[in-house]
Amino acid sequence: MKKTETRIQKKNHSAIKAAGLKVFAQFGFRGATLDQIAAESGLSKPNILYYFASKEAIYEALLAQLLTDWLQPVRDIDPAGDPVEEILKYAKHKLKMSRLYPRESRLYATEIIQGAPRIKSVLTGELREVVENLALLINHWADAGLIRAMDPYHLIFSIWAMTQHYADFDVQVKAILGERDHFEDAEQYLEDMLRRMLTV
Amino acid sequence: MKKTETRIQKKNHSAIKAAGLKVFAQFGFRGATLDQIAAESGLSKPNILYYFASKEAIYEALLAQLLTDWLQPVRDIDPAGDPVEEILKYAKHKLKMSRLYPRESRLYATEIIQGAPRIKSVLTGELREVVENLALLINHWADAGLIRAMDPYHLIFSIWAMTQHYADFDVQVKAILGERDHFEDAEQYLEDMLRRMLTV
DNA sequence: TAATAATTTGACCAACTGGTCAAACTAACG
DNA sequence: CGTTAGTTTGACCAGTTGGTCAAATTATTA
Repeated sequence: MKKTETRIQKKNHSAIKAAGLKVFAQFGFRGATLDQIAAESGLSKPNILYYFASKEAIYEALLAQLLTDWLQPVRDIDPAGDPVEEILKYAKHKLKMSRLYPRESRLYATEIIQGAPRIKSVLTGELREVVENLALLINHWADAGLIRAMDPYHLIFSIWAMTQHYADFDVQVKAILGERDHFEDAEQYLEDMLRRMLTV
Repeated sequence: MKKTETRIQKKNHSAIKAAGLKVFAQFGFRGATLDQIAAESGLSKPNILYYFASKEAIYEALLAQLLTDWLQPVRDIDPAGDPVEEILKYAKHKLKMSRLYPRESRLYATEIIQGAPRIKSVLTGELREVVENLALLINHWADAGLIRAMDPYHLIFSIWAMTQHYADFDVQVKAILGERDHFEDAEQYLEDMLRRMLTV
């Protein structure tokens, strides 16, 4: 497709996406305004619409990027690896994403909470397929006696829920624990929980 | 205060709050419009503003109700009861709330994700205090050898995260598991997980 | 350097937003 | 029944919204 992105295009596309991420993650699609994105990115509103066809186009570009970034680590789980360590590795990776990219997590959360109007097909398509495969793998590991038998779907949900919680509910966590970094304790708790769940 | 609410007032106040809950939970405060709430409630826009001073007043009434409903069950945990059963009872109660009142959960989630601009003082005040007391109780139980020692705060977070996940991310859960009710499996998984975490 | 292509913007627009208000309507009550 | 208090609404308003466009400016390249 478009391989020839000029220096300026590259810079402005990413500036707009960065600003859009910030604004959309906080206010959701409808609550966000182009003026906010313009102010945040340092570009004028018409200039933003020179690079993206519409407000919706920015939002969708962000979501598309997000989905591929999130699905890949699930695919990277190694069926030949040690089951507990593979699952732990994935969970820790997710937790790290929450620490490093909380805005992405919140953007995704608002989209899902609003009923995922723009990505429902991805959820029932790619996501479902990827999760189904992981569930099969987990069941297979359990059958082989390598981990305890359990509902693989709710195991996956619990990992998602716990890791994303620290990004999405960051304000609440900090209101309770204070401002200092709490991700190390969270990782330790998560690891402890998963080991207890997974080992026979 | 105002004890004399007429029949019509009572009906319309609750109709507006019900409609507001639906709209705010989906679109957040900024994304929601009075016209949507009007359409949803069957009242005209000026009529809505006859019962609530502003859009914000509706939103705040909903949040206030929500916070009291959510804090009470934490307070109801009995220090004299069996530790595992008390925590399990609370977790199951929370999960039931997610099943019965998913919109309330989503409303709260959008508010927190947006930085909790209207309830931050409650988070650092009442919520923090209530959670602190629960954490002390959990530590006390652990010291008495009634449950395993662990980080009480992250235990609480994990319960919140897992239970609210089924309300907030309902669309995603259903995209993966299908439309049939999955709360029974979720409860079983949750109970299993908590028993493993809590028992020595 | 001149011409061409890419970028930026001020001015503008129609639709929508939260909110107002006087007037009309309806329920309640003596 | 008539009066009053409570309710409802159409018309309206100023500010904001996503988006357009021609013109101006800047970068690229022959």
